[in-house]
Amino acid sequence: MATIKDVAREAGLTVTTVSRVLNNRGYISDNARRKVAEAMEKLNYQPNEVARSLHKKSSKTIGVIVPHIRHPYFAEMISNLENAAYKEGYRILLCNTQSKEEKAKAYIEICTGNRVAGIILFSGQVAVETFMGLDIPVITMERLLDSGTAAVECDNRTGGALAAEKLIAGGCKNVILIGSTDTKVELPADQRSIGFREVCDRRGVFYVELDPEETAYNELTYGNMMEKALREYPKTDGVFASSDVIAAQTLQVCNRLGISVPGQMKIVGFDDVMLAQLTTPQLTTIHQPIKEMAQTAVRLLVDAASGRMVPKQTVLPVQLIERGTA
Amino acid sequence: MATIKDVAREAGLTVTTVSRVLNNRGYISDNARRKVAEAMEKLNYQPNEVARSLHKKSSKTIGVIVPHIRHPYFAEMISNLENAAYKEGYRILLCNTQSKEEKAKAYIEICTGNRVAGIILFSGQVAVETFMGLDIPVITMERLLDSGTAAVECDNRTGGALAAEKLIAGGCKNVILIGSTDTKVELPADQRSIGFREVCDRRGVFYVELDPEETAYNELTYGNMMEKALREYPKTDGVFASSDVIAAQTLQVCNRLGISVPGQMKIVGFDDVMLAQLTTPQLTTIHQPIKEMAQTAVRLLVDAASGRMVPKQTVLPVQLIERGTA
DNA sequence: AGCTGTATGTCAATCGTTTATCATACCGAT
DNA sequence: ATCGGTATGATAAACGATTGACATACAGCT
Repeated sequence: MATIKDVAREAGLTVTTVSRVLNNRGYISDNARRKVAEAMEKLNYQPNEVARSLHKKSSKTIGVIVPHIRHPYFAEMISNLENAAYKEGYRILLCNTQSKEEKAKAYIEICTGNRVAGIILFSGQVAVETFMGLDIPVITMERLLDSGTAAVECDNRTGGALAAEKLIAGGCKNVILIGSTDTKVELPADQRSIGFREVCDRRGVFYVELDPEETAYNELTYGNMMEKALREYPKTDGVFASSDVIAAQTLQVCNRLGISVPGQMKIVGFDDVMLAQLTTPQLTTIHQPIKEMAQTAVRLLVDAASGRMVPKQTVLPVQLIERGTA
Repeated sequence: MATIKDVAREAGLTVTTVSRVLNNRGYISDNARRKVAEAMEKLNYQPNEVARSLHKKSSKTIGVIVPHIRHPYFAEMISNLENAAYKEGYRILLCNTQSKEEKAKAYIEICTGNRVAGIILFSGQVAVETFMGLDIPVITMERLLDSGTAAVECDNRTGGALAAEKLIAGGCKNVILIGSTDTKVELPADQRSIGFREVCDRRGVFYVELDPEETAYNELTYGNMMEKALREYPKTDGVFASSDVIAAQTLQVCNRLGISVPGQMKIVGFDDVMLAQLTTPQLTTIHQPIKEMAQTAVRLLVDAASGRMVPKQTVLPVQLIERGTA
């Protein structure tokens, strides 16, 4: 691999001048620019980003820590994060924790060891202490962290309320609320339940809550859980699932049990990922502004990394998407 | 951030000795180990991986280039790649091309600029020339590349044949083959069509082929395409979709048009991702050994990066998964 | 002639780690 | 007394780029 010295020699200039061309600073003649460009072309030169990062003490890399890449919500989110980061000239170091705290910790060390510009952190597998000493920006998504630089979330509470209202408007009297109420850490997503419960309480609608293990995601076991619950509460006529994946599995269970949707049972999901449009009927769900959340997170990170002040919390609006299940 | 010098000072040793402890080479006393450990702990020291990479001229990073993270197949694949890489002590630099050649090229430069240990490349958006000068291993997935280090794919041809046989066994006489026959580059996935056609020809079954644009993925437009095709070929009684996403949309179209599945229409998908289990009925599909493909790719990359010889092509078996659509 | 702006060169430090080369020193065994 | 193994130190080069401080040189302008 050619170095800047090789380019300088080839171009008949010094490294200083070549560096000036590369970084576009100081006085440079068109002639010098041309010669450098030619030399780069000829030698197939590419600046060594590693050396750059070492000197700058920071790399143009963002560590993105998620519990599951396979979950459509995170897949969609990562896709949007990548897009936003790419436009800002940043790269993504992918950190998949599989909801394991020890893996999350390891990845945080990897991020700092690699001098990432900052971290975008999803979900609550990591204890607060882990972030205490970090001197890089940490943008939390759907998680409040005192030591975090900034938090981005959607209006979960309103989302829960909208779901409840939709179910109730459809005539539901006995509903199930199935979500991932992570007991370890308090998450903004818990607000979904709160918003939902408030409306139910006010309207006098009976509800039960199911709390699947967070790890359940791997094994598509929401269905079994749901089936058991429907047997236990046979009068159930509505379900609010805190993700579309859970909603889709609920829909399946209904089909299996011969319960018509939305006739006998109404279902509202959350997230509005692609999956919501691939079930039959398509899922009525609460739309999270994933793209905007991703863009916001990246912008906050870049701003914070540049030393600018950033808002501590950003809440983006949700929206009820009416499709076929409620 | 503390450096190795700080650790040396704190431990009352020299950087040489500390480095020896860190890299476990040469003679080191237990006492030295202990003192270094204490100093590291006290200073919260973490080796600067950037400096390490610069010196070693290679980072423990794998560039993974995919066309779409949001597509469940890639999401699943990346998840498995991450797992395999993590176990080998490697990290993932995520490169999402959105099927744009110019973005793919840019990411290849980013990968080389960052001195990744190697690249795992999916799909055919990149011209062959781009890889000519690369002096790092390039593992291609579902793509043959002369200049590539090694190729990993599944037995696409058998997959296509299995799908055809399943449809024909179910009594189909007029089938549609919908796939992403990328005309730009010849892909192993094209073998699916070939295997499928062979069986149909032999059994005297009529088939038509639909070639959606690769970019169609973004917009969930397979459905429209399918609907049009079903109007044009009303006698169609079977569909082989080259991905589960397409199969799911086909299923939806059938529901919309009041065509019963698998009664009037049989559908076989490809990939066997989570989505295949979330439709109603669940998709009959060809299972790709995603986990094994991912593990193979990482192992090949690590081996090649270590200078070991690796097989040029690895083909892994597929399997027909019988569920509810055929 | 002197000034200013433009353009490039020279030199060297710096980022943090690895590693090679010697040198030193102690311990126990021969 | 010498030798080999163990343990550590001192020093410095190398990885590749950036950058600051200065020097030099030529152009055009006053």
